[in-house]
Amino acid sequence: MNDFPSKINCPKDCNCVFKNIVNFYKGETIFKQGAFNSHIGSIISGYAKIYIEGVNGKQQVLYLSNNQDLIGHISLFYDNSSIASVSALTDTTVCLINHETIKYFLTKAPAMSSLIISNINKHNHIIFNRIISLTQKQMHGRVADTLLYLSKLLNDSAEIDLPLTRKELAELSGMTTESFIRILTEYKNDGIVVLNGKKIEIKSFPLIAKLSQIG
Amino acid sequence: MNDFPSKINCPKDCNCVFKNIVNFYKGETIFKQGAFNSHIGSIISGYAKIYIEGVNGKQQVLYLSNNQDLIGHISLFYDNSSIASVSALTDTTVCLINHETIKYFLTKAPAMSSLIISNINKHNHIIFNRIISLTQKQMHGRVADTLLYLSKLLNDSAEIDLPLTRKELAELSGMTTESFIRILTEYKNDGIVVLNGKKIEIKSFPLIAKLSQIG
DNA sequence: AAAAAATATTGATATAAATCAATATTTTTA
DNA sequence: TAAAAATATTGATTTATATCAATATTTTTT
Repeated sequence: MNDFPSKINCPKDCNCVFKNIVNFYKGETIFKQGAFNSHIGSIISGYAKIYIEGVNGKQQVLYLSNNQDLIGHISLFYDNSSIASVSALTDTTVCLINHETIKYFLTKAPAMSSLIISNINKHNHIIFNRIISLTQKQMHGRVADTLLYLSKLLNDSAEIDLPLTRKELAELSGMTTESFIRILTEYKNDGIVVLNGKKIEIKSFPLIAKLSQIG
Repeated sequence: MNDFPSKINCPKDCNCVFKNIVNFYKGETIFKQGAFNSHIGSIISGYAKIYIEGVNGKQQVLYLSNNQDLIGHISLFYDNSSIASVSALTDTTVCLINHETIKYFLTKAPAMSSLIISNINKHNHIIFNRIISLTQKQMHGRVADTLLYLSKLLNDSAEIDLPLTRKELAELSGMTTESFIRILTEYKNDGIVVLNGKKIEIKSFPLIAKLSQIG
């Protein structure tokens, strides 16, 4: 009982009693919006997308998560059903901890509350930027923002190589698949990006940044 | 030192050492996006709007807060500058508590962390609904959603009597002032609402709900 | 109470983006 | 490896919404 993890992100070799490591296959739903949920998760490996389901099932992707990020924490202490859905973009390993355990940890290690709160607020920061992009920018700016966001997620890599379909990229950008493709093709023709299947390589960060700024 | 508030929301007559009651006049900025911020607040009386500032200062109102709601907590433990702006819609009294005090409280009263987390998540729930409305619905649905949201904020009152300008209502709904007025006038002509200056009275909740649902 | 400023309203026009449709390409299944 | 299914791409058309412009009303200031 004295080997509780001091952080939420248990290392793979941690053998604490409460840890519950689960593997999800690509495409699997980890948390389902509206469904009962008694756990939060921390991503050990892989990528997940966090999205909300709206008018007749249409998805709005909010953000993506990878290593060490918390998932499913958005409904913690507020609602025992998930307020967003989370699914695995790649095969993903997650450490699940139930709400009761979290509560217990909070009494033992108050520092954990700042870990959770800062994680939620990190995501809120991302979401707020996305709201500005989605509500105040036109398609060219939104596509630029999506590319910048994905690049940043991958440690500012110029090469974006994620298993996201054009439909998902469009959902991230808040537009139809056709519109997203049109803009991306335009950027390709202008030499701003190089496309190769799902791989998108940013050739000019200054131009993409300018397009994001213009809106 | 033993009369710390057990909750963040100190009653008006509480005289704990850390409490810092501040009055804001209508229109005043309580927290400014991007500015250094070392406090969170709890609304004792009045109304505040929480908004993000985007492309050339254009505001996107996220939600409104009133009694007992936390404000400024969105950047807690993540960033020492505010990630959203908060301003007073009416004369508003706020109890301010600095981050260091919050940290101290968290060690003394771990229950406070669930208070903060649940408050953040309550707001996230509202924000997610707003994102769906803003990104997936057309103007008629968005105006309906704004009316439903405001009604709910006022304990499901049919009479919405808030000092919000048409511009602010439009910002809440993610459209231009002109568009918002056009739709609202349409709803007035159809007998769905009765308008009287800033006062909006909902005459048919079923119709408004239907309009929200259709999108 | 008059003047000035801010806010609200209505109309005409332009345009960004969705929709519909057809075809091409890639991925999965048999 | 062929067939089927899913995904991606391009084009033509429609429509929702912003923009521009003028006027009306309300609120604030003098």
